Amino acid sequence: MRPERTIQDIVQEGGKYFMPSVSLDCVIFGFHENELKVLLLKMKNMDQWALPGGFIYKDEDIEDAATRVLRERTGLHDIFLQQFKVFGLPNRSDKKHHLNIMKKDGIKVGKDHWLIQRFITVGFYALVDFAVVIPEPDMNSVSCEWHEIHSISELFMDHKDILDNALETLRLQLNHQPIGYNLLPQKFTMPELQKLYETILDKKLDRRNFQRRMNGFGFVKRLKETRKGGAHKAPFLYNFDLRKYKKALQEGLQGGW
Amino acid sequence: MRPERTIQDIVQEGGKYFMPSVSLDCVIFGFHENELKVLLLKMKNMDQWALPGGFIYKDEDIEDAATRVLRERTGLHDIFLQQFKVFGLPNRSDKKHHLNIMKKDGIKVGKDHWLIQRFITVGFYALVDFAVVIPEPDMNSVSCEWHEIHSISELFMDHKDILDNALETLRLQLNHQPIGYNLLPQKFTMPELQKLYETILDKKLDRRNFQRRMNGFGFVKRLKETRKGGAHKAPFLYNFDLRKYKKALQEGLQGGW
DNA sequence: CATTCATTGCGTCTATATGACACAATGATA
DNA sequence: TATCATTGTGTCATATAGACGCAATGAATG
Repeated sequence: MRPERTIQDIVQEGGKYFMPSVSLDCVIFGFHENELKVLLLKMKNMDQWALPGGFIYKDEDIEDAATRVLRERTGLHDIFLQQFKVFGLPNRSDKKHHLNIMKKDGIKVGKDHWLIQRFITVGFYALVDFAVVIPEPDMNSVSCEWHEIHSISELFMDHKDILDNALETLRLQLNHQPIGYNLLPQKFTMPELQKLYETILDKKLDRRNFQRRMNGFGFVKRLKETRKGGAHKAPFLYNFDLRKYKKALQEGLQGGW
Repeated sequence: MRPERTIQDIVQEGGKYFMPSVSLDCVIFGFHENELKVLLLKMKNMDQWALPGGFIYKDEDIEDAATRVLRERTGLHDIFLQQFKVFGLPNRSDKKHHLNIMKKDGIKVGKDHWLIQRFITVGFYALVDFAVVIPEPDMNSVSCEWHEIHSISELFMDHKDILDNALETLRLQLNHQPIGYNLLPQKFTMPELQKLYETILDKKLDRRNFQRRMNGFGFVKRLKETRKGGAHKAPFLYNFDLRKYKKALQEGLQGGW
């Protein structure tokens, strides 16, 4: 367990215990009300939103650092996460920007301060069950909220680029990673699963063919319950047979969408 | 253009112009005599082989740094390369090892020297036309040679892990990246293309179905020439219709292998 | 120069998968 | 009780994948 740090401690002493020049950022996906969402932070003193991120302790594995950040923002301990790209353009961070932020916090930093060096960032995407997340802002932000994926037009620094890349990765890995399993609650309906696929693929799918195909894969199990309360016919609930699901994903699901 | 550096200059002054704690390594694939090969460096004073790698200048884009390393090892200027993973375990570099190497070179370094800090490395894979590469060792190596992919059992540090990951990435991206185009010479035969696929997939494919399918994609064009000189029937030569190839790859080639 | 032989090019057949669509059943609402 | 959007199941034509047959080719052989 890593100690809690104040913002002052990190700014002044972080250079001693964090790796220099390397950060990480997380695109945390959730699925709610048939929409794909991303967890974003509203930054202090600014009218901008940013991806949750953090630094890596000098003796800490990068994946562990991502896990730590995810735990701090969501309250969850076991999260599916996947590194997907390094963002390393030399001018990706706005140094003046960072200096201003620190000035506003009343912190003075020199020109060779560790925080205003060039940083590269390792992009992770994470898949969580929306319902069990308790969003928690970090020390640089005033709020932590879900945003519908298609309503996000601009983010801090290059975070929009990171987000777009994460979504593209999700699309490419749909047949190889347990994306449905990690984004949906344990019990879900076929229309929900379909909507998830449609959102990620950004494409309409035929309801009946989708269902036939999903059942054909053999890793979703229909329960005896239905989801009552909707305005129309109550759809059956399903859950994943995790063993079969993972086995199928190892080979990669056959066929395109 | 970056200046040429001596090993002494890099060890003693590198901390001033290279990013700290970040390196890159390249898995350079080539295809020759129906075998998939990787370009490796034989390290000085050691009985070990390593991937070509390097550091990143403080004002240099990571992809540019990889391009630079690739140019230095192969003599090529336009190389297809793709970042695929960051390797960041805290203990991945063997510090004693590095100290010993420098000792042998007669270079003394302190405990907080930039080169013996923890390093994370960005893995790139590159695809080149075997025939036009002129392998060139770097300052830490005595030779630079092609190795058949399946004959490599052990490499320096975690480089075998990096190699395995690159090959796995190649497999996953076979339907999305111009892998055939970049690994084969301009003119190639259908059996050659098939062998390339079989090597990457590590799986036998039916000759006749492979050919039918490839032709069906519509991005290979059969020439009027044949490859004479083989012991048997001379197969036709083909080349890629790059426009159609890239268009097909954008959607991803349909179907599995 | 005719024969041999592994390889290549082209084609066939069948089982299966895919895409488009019809229709009845359901369950809340009016 | 009728309405209506939605869900569950099935059908049909077509496309595709996998398995395999066979003739053509071109170097090697004697």
